[in-house]
Parts: sequence; C-alpha cells; structure tokens
Amino acid sequence: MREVAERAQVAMSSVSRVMSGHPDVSPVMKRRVLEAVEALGYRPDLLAQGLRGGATRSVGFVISDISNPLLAQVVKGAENRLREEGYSILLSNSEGEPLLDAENVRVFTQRRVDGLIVSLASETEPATLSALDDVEGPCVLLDRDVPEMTNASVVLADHQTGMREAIGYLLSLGHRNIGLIAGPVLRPNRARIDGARAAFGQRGLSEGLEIVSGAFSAEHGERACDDLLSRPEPPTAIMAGGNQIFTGVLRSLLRRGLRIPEDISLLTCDDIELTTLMRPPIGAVSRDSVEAGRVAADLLLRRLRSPESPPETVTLKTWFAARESCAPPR
Amino acid sequence: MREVAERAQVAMSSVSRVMSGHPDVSPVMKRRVLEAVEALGYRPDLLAQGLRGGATRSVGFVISDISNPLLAQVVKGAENRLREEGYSILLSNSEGEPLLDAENVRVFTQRRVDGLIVSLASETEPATLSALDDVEGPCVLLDRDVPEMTNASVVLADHQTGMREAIGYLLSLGHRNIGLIAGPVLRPNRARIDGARAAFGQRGLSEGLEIVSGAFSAEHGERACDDLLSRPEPPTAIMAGGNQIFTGVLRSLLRRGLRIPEDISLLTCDDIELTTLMRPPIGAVSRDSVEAGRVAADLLLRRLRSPESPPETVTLKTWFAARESCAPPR
DNA sequence: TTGTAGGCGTTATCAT
DNA sequence: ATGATAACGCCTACAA
Repeated sequence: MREVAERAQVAMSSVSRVMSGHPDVSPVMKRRVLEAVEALGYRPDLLAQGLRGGATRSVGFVISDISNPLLAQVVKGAENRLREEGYSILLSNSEGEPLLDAENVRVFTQRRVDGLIVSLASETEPATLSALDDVEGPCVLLDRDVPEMTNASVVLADHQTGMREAIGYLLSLGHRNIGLIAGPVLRPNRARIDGARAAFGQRGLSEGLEIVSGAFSAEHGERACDDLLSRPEPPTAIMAGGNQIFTGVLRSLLRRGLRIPEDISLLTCDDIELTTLMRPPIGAVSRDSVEAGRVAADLLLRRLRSPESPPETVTLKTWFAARESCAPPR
Repeated sequence: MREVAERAQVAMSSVSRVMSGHPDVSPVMKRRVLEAVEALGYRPDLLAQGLRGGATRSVGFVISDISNPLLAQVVKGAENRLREEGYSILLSNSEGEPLLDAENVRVFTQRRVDGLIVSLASETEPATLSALDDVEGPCVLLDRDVPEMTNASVVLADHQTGMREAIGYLLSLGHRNIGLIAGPVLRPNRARIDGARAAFGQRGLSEGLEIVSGAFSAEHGERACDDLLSRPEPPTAIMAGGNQIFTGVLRSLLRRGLRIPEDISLLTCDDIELTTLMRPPIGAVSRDSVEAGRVAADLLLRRLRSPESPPETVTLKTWFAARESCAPPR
C-alpha cells in the first residue's frame, strides 16, 4: 500500500479511501491511485483489515464428518452463499469426537471468525458448550437440540414427519414387527424414534418396534442387523437410520442372501443416490441438504448484517419416498 | 494480553515469551503469567500473530467440487494431517468454474495463507495460472498436469495402470467393442484414455474403443450411454470414467432394462461404496483418496517447514477390482 | 531475566 | 478533498 501511495504521489490514507469506496475522493486522484494499484497488482491484506476493523469476513464451519456426503452437501450450500457475500470458510472436521468440536471452536475464536456454523458431535459436552459460549459473533446450529444455547440460530430437519410416514407405510402394509437401526443419541435420531413411535401410536399399537441405537457407522448397522435377524422373532421390515448405517444393513442382508422385498422390507433415512440406483430402489425419508446449508448461511448472514436481530429457528421438511423395497410381510 | 500482563504484574513482552515458550523465563514469572492466563481465559489472537509474524498457520484448499465424495475424502485426509500440525483450512468450492478457481486463489492470497492445496477446474486457464504464480508459499496440485507450474508439488494417481488392467480384462473376456464414457479434458481423463489405448495396443488392436468425453456429470453419462447404445454396432461393454458419470450410465442401462452382465458388461472408475453394494457388484478402478489428501498435506508441510526443499511429485497407485459386472459378450 | 519500543498493513479521526 | 497519525494485538530487537 505504501508503494501504491508513493507511485501515485498521494498519502496512504488516500489509497485506503479509494480502495474502500469512500465518497470524498476527487476523480483525478482516484484515477492516479487506481493506475498505481493496477500497475503494482496491489490487493489489500485481509489480515490487516481484519485486525484493524474487527471483522475478518470469515466464518468457521465445525463439522462432525466431512466424508458424509450429506454434510458435504450442506457445506456446498453454505459455501456458495457465503462466498457470494465475500466471506471465506474455515473448515474443520471433528470426526465424531466431542472434544475436537470444542477445540475447533476455540481455534476459530482465536482466528476471529465473524460467525460459526456448527454440526456438533455431542449436544451435551460441557467443553464444547463453554467454548461456544465464548464466541463473539452469531452462531448457527445444524440439526441439534442444545437448550443452553439460547442465542444461536438453528436449522432443523423435521425428521419426525418423514419417519412417521415411512413407518406408517410399513404398518399399512401389515408389518407388525419392525426393526429400527438408529444412530447416536442426537436430535435427528431422537426425532426419528419419536416419529416411529407416533406411527405406532396412531394405530393404537404399543408393541412391535425394536430400536437398536449405536454409532453412525456401517459397522453398527451390520452388527445390529445381524442381531435383529438372529432373534427368535426377527423383524419383517428394517429401517436404517442414516446412510452409513444403511450400508452396513445392506451388507448384512446381502450376506444372508435375503431378497428385498420378498424376504424382508427395507427403508432408510437420508436419501442418497444409491437408493434410486439399486434394484429394487430403496424407499427413503428424504430432505434437501444443500438447502439446509443455504438456509444456515442466510440465517448467519442476517445476524452478521444486523447483530441485534434475534436468533431464528428454521425447520426444513422431510418426506417419505415409497419405492419397491417394501412389500407386505410373508 | 494487556490484562494478563497487568494481573500478573509483568510486561506484555513477558506474557508473550511465556506463551511462545521462550527459554529465558524464570519459573516464578512463568507461574504468575500462566495463572493470569488461566484466570482470564486468555488465548492469543492468531490474526495479530499472523500479521506480526508473517505466517498465518492456515492453508487454502481450492476444490472443484466438494459434493464429490472422492474430493470430500481428500479434504478429510488433508484436514486431519494439517490440524495435527496446528494449521487451519480455508476451503472454497469452484463448482467446476475455471474463473472461480482464479478468484479463490486470489482471495486466499489476500488472506495470507501459508500454502495452497488445489484441485483445479482447468489446467490451462490463464487467470488461474497467473493467480497461482503470485502465491508466496508452497503449493500442492491434486491430479493435474500444469507444466507451467514448475515450483509446485504434485500428487498424482496412476490412473493409467488401473485402466489398462480394467480394459485388458474386458478384452480378455472377448469384448472387441468397448465404450469409454469419459470426463472433461483433465489429467485423470487423459491418463485413463491412455491406459485404455495401451490395453488395446498390447494386444495389437487398433479398433474397437469408442471414447465419448464430456462433463463430469450424471447427465453426460446418461446421454453418452444412450448415444453409444443407439449406434448400429453398440458396445458390448461400457466403462464409466468417474462416479458421477457412472450414475448417469447406470440410469441409462436401467431405463433400457439391460441386464448386467448378461446383456452388457459394466465397469467404472473411482470405486465408491455403491459399487460393492449393487447386485451384481460393479468392477472398478480403485484408489485411496483419503491417502491422497494425507500425502498432499505431507508434501505441503515439508515445504512449509523448509521452504528451500524442492517441490516433489508423488504418484499413488490405482488398481482394478474385477467383480461380477463383466462377462464375455453375448 | 525482564522491560521498552517499533512495526506488521489497515483505517478512522482529526487537522489542514 | 487530502494528509498525518494513532491504534488494532502481537512479537522481537535492544536496552537495562
């Protein structure tokens, strides 16, 4: 910047004014400065701007697992919106470790991000909550219930509705023994379980729903499925609570040579490409993850622009797509 | 930091020395400072450290498409290594737009990243090359040939070998009319085409390989597959040049009700989960993407630590996994 | 061993 | 309309 000022024969403050579009600049000086900027290829240092101005135009994205295609889509949606607005994204991957969540939030705070979008590995880890408490700017939570965080915006998915429809569909086909292989104890899982129970409740049924919760992994899916199928009264339909779990469930079913839907009906949450490419196509509870990212970015941007505006909660819909993976029980 | 200094009754420089592990600090002062740091929850401002010290401990990751699961895995591998070393990742998504590549590189430069890992949307876009030229620190290219960038490290995949094996396998089954539905004109695609031709060449064949290049998208895969199959002499085997393309190819085949492998043999590059979950499982050219990310991070870190060390090129292997999606032609 | 002071690249304030 | 200057938070010579 000093070089630009020298070349243009003006003070550094004038260069600054030209660069930041200050109104009080004479056309002649503006021209001189821009010429020098062009000639020297000058671009202002965002680090120094951040230090001086207090805003870094960057947001931190704390994510539990970037290799999960659904979360990758959320990142895509958010990145797109934020970049349009001149923000950069700092990304960290917590790999499902609650303590990494906390550490990553702390690092982002040290880097003075203007805001945070967070997909937590745990809703209760005290280290994470206190780290989030120290954050200056606005914060958006992705699909988590953290009552302590009264000052955060939240983007939720209405898992319950989609799940209720899905399980209701199985019940209407005549299934009375349904296995739900669910993920870790986080909001999406809880909401799905609620939805499944609601479907049973609507029909006055109180028995017949077997729930096996566990990690959000293929291993859990496979083991839990094996477990369910080796019981004295194995379920006639299985619902996988997420894409990684689905993979494991499918492995288990394939290994046992079970035919879908003749021998067993199968559904899954999180509609990924795989579901429509399989034969038969697999029924799924679906939602728009890219949209979730966009909405998260929008909520953040609003509060970034007017810090006084209150935190908001947006709930995105889910829906059940019936496909040929279900049939009446044998 | 000033507050810490006051509370501990020492000068700010002493706080700085304690925080950065300077050797010449008396134990008593160290204790006092740490106590104050603890009490106030002080954590140094990385922005100011970066401005002052010239290193931000951040690296930029310019990626062509984060929603591609393979690239998400690369990010995962790199993020893990870099975080271990105290680096943060700035992520941007170019969505296949060469000009966004350039702009994203420029922004990262303005943010003073210490280094760059780049998966380019184009190998020749002048705007991108000149933006990369202006980068101060080391740079790692992911699976691209950019001869102009003599000062960058490169992580390559040996697509050619895997492809040669795959096409060789089809030839050995008796196929003499093979369709290769390839992606955009970038290194991976070129290497795959070279590999396919090499397989033909090894057997003294000069005819029978139909190549349709296009975008790296399901739409292209589907259209190209339709095109190939409606020719007077349709191929008896099809190789999809990447996961997105594969999706489209599969849709085309399913829509036509073709059975795999009875009616047509099918292979794909980029071994994703889908391939082993389908029935029949789909043969694929496979590689380790997480490892690619780790290696990229390692190459970057080495040059970050010793800026004088020369750029390196690492080639990771690919291999062909034969599965039941192939049979002799009818 | 510890304190003082200058500067990293900006911009807002004040004076001209 | 433009220029000089202080300050953002930190680190490192240099001085004590």
